[in-house]
Amino acid sequence: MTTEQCEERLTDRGIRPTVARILVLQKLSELDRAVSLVELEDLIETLDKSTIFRSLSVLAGHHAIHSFEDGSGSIKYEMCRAEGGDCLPGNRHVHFFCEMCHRTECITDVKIPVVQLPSGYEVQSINYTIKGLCPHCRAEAAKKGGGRYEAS
Amino acid sequence: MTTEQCEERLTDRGIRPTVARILVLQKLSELDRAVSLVELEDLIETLDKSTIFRSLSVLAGHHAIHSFEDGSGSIKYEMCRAEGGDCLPGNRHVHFFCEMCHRTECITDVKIPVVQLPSGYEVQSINYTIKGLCPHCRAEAAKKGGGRYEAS
DNA sequence: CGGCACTTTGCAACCCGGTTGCAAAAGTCT
DNA sequence: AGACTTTTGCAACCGGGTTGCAAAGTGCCG
Repeated sequence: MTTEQCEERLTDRGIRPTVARILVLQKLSELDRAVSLVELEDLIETLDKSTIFRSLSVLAGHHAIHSFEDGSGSIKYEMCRAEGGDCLPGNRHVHFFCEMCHRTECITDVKIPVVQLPSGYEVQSINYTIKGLCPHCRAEAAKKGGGRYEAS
Repeated sequence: MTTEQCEERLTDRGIRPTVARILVLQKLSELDRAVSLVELEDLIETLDKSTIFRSLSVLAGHHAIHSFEDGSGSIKYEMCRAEGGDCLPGNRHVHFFCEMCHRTECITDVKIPVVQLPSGYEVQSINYTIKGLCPHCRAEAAKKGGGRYEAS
């Protein structure tokens, strides 16, 4: 996304487009995976961690991005690519966390299957994260000794 | 579970039954929800945090308990109630994290629906966590002002 | 244009759950 | 009991996230 598109997207959602917010959104738009605060920190060297953190909070608060936890212990952020207001649980996709390269991929083709809860619950969001080996790391692991994956 | 049953369970799984491990497993067996390290810490005042932590690691390593992350930012532990070796992804159940009381319930009746990934991925585990309001907190929230849930 | 109010940013310090090094205590083996 | 291994408690550490505060930036009005 161009800087202008990002800016437009922000104003559309009622977010004042500051330098930091545009930069953060733009960086997220370039990535096809979900990243953590610290990852973003070294992806955007011009901004301070706290600034990125606050930008992410604002963006997430206005649903311009999504945040969720994969199993890595840190919060991952990804751009919301939905057009309208269709960021509902059933429309969200599945994530894959690779235990080897520690990257979280968005499996955009696979939507989260929605289960039926006992009555009384109010669902706000669903997190469906699969852990395992991504194709790349799996091939890598198979190459060097058919056994388990060891230290790289 | 009685102390003896816990002890037996440990030896069955090839874990040496120490005081700490028995206590931790027993406490987990009494709970119908998944708890974090810190929660366990004040549930078992006689043990040190690091001891509980190491016990949990051993138990999890031998699949006597499961650990996973709900969206709360901390790792939750729950007893493995399966009898044989059937703790496979498809057999695991869904979890519900209440945004209000911050408790993670095990919805044992609802199994995780398994999706089909593009080829090349190796699945090791699946985390399906629903966030929202549990029946209790939902009723609570409805009572005091039909609107959103505010500070308790 | 200058001044004032509000917002955003960077820095540094903090928080909190989890993790680890180390020495004391407990358990095991003969 | 004596030598050795394991477990435990303490304290310190780690790392991602979060916050207080002052400086820099932005907007608005006269």
